[in-house]
Amino acid sequence: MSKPRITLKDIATKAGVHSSTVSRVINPKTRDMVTKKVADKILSLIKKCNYRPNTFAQSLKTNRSFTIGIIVPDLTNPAFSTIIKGAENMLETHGFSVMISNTYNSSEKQLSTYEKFMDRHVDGLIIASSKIEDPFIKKYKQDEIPFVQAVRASNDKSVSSVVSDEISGGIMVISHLKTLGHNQIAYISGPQFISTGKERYQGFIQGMKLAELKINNKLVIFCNSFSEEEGRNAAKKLLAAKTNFTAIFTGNDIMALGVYSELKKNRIKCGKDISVVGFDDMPFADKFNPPLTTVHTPLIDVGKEAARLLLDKIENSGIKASKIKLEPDLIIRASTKYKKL
Amino acid sequence: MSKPRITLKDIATKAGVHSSTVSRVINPKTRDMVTKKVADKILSLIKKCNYRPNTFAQSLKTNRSFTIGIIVPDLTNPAFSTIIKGAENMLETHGFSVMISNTYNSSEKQLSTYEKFMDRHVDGLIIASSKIEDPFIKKYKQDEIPFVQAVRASNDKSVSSVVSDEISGGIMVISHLKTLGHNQIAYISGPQFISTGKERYQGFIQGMKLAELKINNKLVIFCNSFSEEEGRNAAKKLLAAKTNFTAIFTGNDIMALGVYSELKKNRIKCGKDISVVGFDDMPFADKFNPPLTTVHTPLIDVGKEAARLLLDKIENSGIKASKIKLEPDLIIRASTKYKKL
DNA sequence: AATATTCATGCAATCGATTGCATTTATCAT
DNA sequence: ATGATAAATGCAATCGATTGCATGAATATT
Repeated sequence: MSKPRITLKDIATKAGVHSSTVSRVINPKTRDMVTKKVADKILSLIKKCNYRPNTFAQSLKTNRSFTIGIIVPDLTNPAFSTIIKGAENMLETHGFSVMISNTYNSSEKQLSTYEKFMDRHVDGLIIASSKIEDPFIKKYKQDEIPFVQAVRASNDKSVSSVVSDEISGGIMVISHLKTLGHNQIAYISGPQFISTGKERYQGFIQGMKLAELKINNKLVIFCNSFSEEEGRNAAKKLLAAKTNFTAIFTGNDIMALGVYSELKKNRIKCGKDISVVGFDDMPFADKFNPPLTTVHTPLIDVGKEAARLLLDKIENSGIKASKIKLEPDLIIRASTKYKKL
Repeated sequence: MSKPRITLKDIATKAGVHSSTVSRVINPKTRDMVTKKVADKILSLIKKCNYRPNTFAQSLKTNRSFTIGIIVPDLTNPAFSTIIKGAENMLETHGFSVMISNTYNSSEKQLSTYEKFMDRHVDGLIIASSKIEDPFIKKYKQDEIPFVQAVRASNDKSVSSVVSDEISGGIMVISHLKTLGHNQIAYISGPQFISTGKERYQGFIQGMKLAELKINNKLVIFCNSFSEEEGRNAAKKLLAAKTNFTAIFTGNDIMALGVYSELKKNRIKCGKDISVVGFDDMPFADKFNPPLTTVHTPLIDVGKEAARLLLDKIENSGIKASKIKLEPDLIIRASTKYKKL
């Protein structure tokens, strides 16, 4: 509160030059407008006095904040913190700070978060909470704010995104299950208004087709959110339907956890009586009981690439949109076993 | 980039008043200096034009950023994201934005993070990465930046902190284990330079004393970090020592996970042959195999209270330091069972 | 050596708010 | 109605940088 901050002018006075000269020395791009001798003197003074520019003044003048906003549905979900980690590392090495906000899947929260970020003049946005038809995209475009979608994309061709190849993941899973002898496979799908929900479902369909297995629609349940509870309810429905099945493929790991708990409640041994597959390979998926067979989504890389794309966009505003699709892996653990005869 | 931003002056012109009047209307504290009629007119104009103040200009003038920095060791650890969640909610309702940074337990990263936050003129800091003897505290004080420690405290009486009562947690655990018939209890301790590591160890000691059990020092292993790997190594040492024990109490849940994996490798059934107890009750602790008996640290509340304390401090800089200690709970799950006879 | 050209630096306006002080206008007492 | 007091609003400096333009010094050209 009472610290007398050192300003550009202070340094200028000490160096016997004008503040504009100091300013030019500070900015690497204009540094060579200044004589080396003078520049060195100023540089050493800056270090000696531990001068740090006032970012508000800088931002006010330049209209750049060197801040990026990251919007996730829920920070507590380790899948999203992994994305953030990947993005943060990339951004920090480029001199950007990161602001994070949760939307809790609420549109109002998404809006208020967005407005907060705009008020803070973030230079760009990484959004991991998009819907397929996303009304916010219009807004982002109107406001001409650079943004990139991560993991969850929209069906708008003109927006950049970094996602995992969900369909290929689904195909791998079904092929794996078929190898184990399963042919009655249930699917618990995530929301169809979210790209991961929809694409993963398509992956299931294509996987079944490729494996020449028939889809029984009684064995396909759609959920409204990627939550444990929805997974549990879906499993309940599946069990109640009395249609036979030997494996359950779920839209993400959290939902698989719900399935686990419902199976347990019914004394059905997961991995023995019924095989279960998740999606994401979130942290701790290998610790569950049993360890969960799942599709590994390269979340760190999703974050990293999203950051890289965004930085490109910020540097070069005319750049065309790019859609990056990363390859997932199938991670086989104890939740899938040979079909019991 | 090309959007012509609406400024105070624009609103003032439209309203036919001076910009200072508009400024006063915007600030609730000065609002009643202005006639209600004029104020209403300005307010409606602000809404109509969707005017939003330029936070840089505001901050430049007032030297307040309405931003709080949160420093955690690792965002990927869901325990820390839970703290953040608690803090964020509290702070956002008070109009503050949050910047988050990871230190990865590195002093350099801690320093650079701190400097970044200072450059951004955060109004305060919540720090979840403190050591018991923390050289950074001197810095924070010199710079006169309000800060509060969360979960991990230092032994400096003059700094505010919000922690869980680690000792009481340890006592509960030992009492529980004794009830189950265990009297040869091993302890895998977190780092002694971190308050949670040290206090939890003290809790173990006191718990043993109260339970009138003898501590066998061969059964106490100290780790250098709260990591799975360290937990695994400690378990390995314990098993190698050939000293009998029937229960292992660990410094946190992640280390317990390491113990799980080492026991499994040795075909020792955790929860049956040996009881294991963790600390924190991090998200998913109930999903582990077996579900982990652990001390529930009220992480959301730690975050919330830390935020509240910090806000107080910011409002009222003369306020005295307070140390808040929240009560933990023992959560009994399947990893602890009666001692096998 | 005189002029043209380049290079380094200084000047001053500017970004968009805030706020103490001055001034104008409204209200009140007598 | 008139001067005194209070209330509302305007003025202008300020926060700390950036940057186009002007100026002066240094170097090059012939």
